[in-house]
Amino acid sequence: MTPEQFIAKWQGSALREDQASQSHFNDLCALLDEPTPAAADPKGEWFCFERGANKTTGQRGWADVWKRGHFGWEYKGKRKDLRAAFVQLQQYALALENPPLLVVSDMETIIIRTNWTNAVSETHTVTLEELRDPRRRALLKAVLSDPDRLRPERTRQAITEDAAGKFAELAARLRARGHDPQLVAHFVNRIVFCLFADDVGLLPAGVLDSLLATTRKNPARFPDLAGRLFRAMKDPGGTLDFVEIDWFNGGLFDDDTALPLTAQDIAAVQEAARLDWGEIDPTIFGTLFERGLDPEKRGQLGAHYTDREKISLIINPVIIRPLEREWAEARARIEAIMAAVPKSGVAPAEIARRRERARTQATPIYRAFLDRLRAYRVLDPACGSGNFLYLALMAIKDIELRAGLESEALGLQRQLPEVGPEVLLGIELNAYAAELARISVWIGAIQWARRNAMPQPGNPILKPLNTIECRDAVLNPDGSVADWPKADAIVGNPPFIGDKAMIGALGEDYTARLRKAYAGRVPGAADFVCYWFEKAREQIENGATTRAGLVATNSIRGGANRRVLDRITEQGVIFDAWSDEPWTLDGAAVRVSIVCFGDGNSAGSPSLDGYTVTTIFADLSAGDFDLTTAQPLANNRAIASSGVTKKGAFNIDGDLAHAWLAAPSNPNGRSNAEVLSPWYNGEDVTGRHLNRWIINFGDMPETQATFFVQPFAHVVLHVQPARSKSGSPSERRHWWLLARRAPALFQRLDGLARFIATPEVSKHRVFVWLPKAVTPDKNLVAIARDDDTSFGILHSRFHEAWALRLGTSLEDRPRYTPTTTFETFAFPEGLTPNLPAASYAADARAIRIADAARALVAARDRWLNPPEWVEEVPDVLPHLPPRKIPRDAAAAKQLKTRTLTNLYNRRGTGEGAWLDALHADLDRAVAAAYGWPEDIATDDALAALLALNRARTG
DNA sequence: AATCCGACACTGC
DNA sequence: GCAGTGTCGGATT
Repeated sequence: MTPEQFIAKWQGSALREDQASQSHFNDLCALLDEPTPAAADPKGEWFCFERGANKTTGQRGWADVWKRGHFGWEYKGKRKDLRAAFVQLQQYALALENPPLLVVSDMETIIIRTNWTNAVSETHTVTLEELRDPRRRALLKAVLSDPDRLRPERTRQAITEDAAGKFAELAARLRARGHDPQLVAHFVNRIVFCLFADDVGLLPAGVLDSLLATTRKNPARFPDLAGRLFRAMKDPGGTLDFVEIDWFNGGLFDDDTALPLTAQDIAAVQEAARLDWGEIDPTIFGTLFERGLDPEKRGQLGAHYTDREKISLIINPVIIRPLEREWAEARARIEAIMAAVPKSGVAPAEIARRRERARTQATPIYRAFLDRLRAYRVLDPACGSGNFLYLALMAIKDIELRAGLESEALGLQRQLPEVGPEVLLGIELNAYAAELARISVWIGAIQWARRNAMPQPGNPILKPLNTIECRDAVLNPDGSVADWPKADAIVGNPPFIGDKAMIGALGEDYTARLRKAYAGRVPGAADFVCYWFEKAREQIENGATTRAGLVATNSIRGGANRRVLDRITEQGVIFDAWSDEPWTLDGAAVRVSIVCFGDGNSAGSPSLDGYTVTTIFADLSAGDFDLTTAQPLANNRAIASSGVTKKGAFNIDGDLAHAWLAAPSNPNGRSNAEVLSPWYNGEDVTGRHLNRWIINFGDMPETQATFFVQPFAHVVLHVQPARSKSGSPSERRHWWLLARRAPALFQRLDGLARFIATPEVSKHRVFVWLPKAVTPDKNLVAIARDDDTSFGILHSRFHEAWALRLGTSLEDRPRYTPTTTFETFAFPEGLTPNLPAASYAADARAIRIADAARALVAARDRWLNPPEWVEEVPDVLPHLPPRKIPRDAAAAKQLKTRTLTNLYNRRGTGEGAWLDALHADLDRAVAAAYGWPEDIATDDALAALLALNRARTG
């Protein structure tokens, strides 16, 4: 069909909609060279006319034409109301699986509205005449076959950020003029809400425009005129210059102050008013806005922006899926009742009578589900600006609508949606954030109604949302544990404040009262976020809620924080979790865990990191064995410990140290060598040794220390000033001494020529030998063993895997902790670190491991310090390790990248193959020592190690 | 007196 | 500016 033929046929046509629509659409397919529904999908499953039509009930389809993932298309007779056709499509969009394009046509004009959830909506109109234009035909062809070409570039997020930015600037200017920040926030919020209300038609057309236009010319009148508008909105029956204004209750308009604005400010508001406020995403807006208002108070505002994806990871398993399961059950019962009505074989009157009876029987099931939804409560006890609550409300309303559509399709009478913001319960400490939450939720409810072409909320437009409370969620003013309201589900992202930061952030008094209130339930060393977990667990225990889903830092998997998860898994279950997810917000360096838990009655298998598992353990792992049950072993006690803690500038450069070593002996006749030693930190192990030394007077009294002239003078100059201000009396008093001198460690090292060290935090779990003369910093874990067998066992993949699972992390870098990773690790029988190395010197297993370990260390050392580049020079004193000196500047430059981290970064690549081979050798030797197959799978080895641990701890 | 943490804190490109 | 990768002092136990 040519465009001319098409135009000629449809220009003159006077056919009514139901007679002509299918033939119009088929002609259009022919014109655009696209297959018709009948040709493309004869079964009518994904591309068809009258989708959703039910011959039994006589129900009309949700759309005249539908193509899955493409469009819903509704015809109206010529020049009938096309808006009504849109309403029809919007109301059924959910049933049509949310097509990205909604199209209406009266056979002369075709109007296409884009309907992507994350993008702003755009409208394209194509008239019959325009079909001569190939570009317009291409547009229509895209509707049929490639809707993505119509996807608008502007996302809701972009316009929201734009809008938030404009108001952040305005707020900053108002604050700079000395207005109270809280007042500014409140005022700017009101303007924001007016812009939104204006755009969605809740304010009489033109009121806001003329207010802005008038006051721009005469800014002095702004406080008075804007105040009059705010007052009119606040009161029932309010008017402004004889125009009735709807009633906006709900706290936002309690205070009608309008701050004075300059002409420039008003121009900025006018400019902001041009944005499409109907498309504002309240979840982004609330937070961006909040942050823009007073960047210094960001932390205090509490609410950290949680992106939609993360919120979905909680809301889906905690709220949506359980409700959908409930609906599926109800629907199945309705379906069974309705299906029992005969379609033929009896008299039509009898069929109608039976259908009516079935309806009467089935309707209460649908109504009961609606009642359930209306009585449903979601609690966010750290709601901030309300992102979780907003999305929860949207989800529940979608479920309500879906239930309505599906009931209607089954032949029941659909009820209008009634679920509103009252299903949301919130607790938020910051008054301003709480108010933002209330507004976000209302904006969301209004947007939802518009999007689905449902009736807007009536007067008052904003109801007070007293269910979003402004108070402390974990501690009452009298020091008791705070109460939470009963709710079906608890969700949220509570504030993260590490134990050591709590006093600084919350105050000493508050912290003490909080810890006292939760004594025995939350350890003092736990993060602030843990109190929400414990409180939610208590709610579940008391039957005040059934499910909870909260965000925490990934540290919740270990240490003192894990105690709250231990308690949760003892009584209930973790049914959905994400153990370690990156956080997308800039400026917040953290990785998070998402934990959804309940009373254990939830259906289905748990899901961990998106995979179905049998049980989720308290460390957010799963599998056949629970490594959190591993206990410290007596054999491993008092071997591994961290090094010294300086708390002061006790470090000196190697050159200075050597100068002091070369100086004549001191007035007490003793050499500086007694108080100087090379100092190694994590960096010195994973990178190049930085040749730093440390002044260590051990436990010397001050008078004795003064005799070591240069070192003491250095400490007086560089350490004393800062130390004298220390919070610790003992550190103040003994200012010339290291704060933690690790006496037990040095005692253990006595008699050894070297020891094993590994950095507490590092990308790769590497172990190195350090000479006894070296003082390790506390960021190094020093292991008091000097035999190659112990070294080899520790550097095997088995200990590495064990340490990864049993240790914690700093973001995604593993952390080695002596108690949980070393002390729990079962060495092979007979090679345990409580035995003197000499006792297994003749053991063939030990010798094999030692040989492999020596080969590994030697090859590594040659790579780190190739003899061609490095010269080894004996140090001035015999107990000191030889110094490694680059032969020239070029070598020095090359050596910079010869670090253990860089070397282990090459593992698994061709360049690192030699290292892989040496490690594989070592691993086989260690596996053999345990009596395992040499190629044992890591998981099997972990299970065996746990079994050994259990056996040795009884 | 020892351990272990960081809505991190640096360095270095 | 942002990859890349481990410091350092504090607070609990």
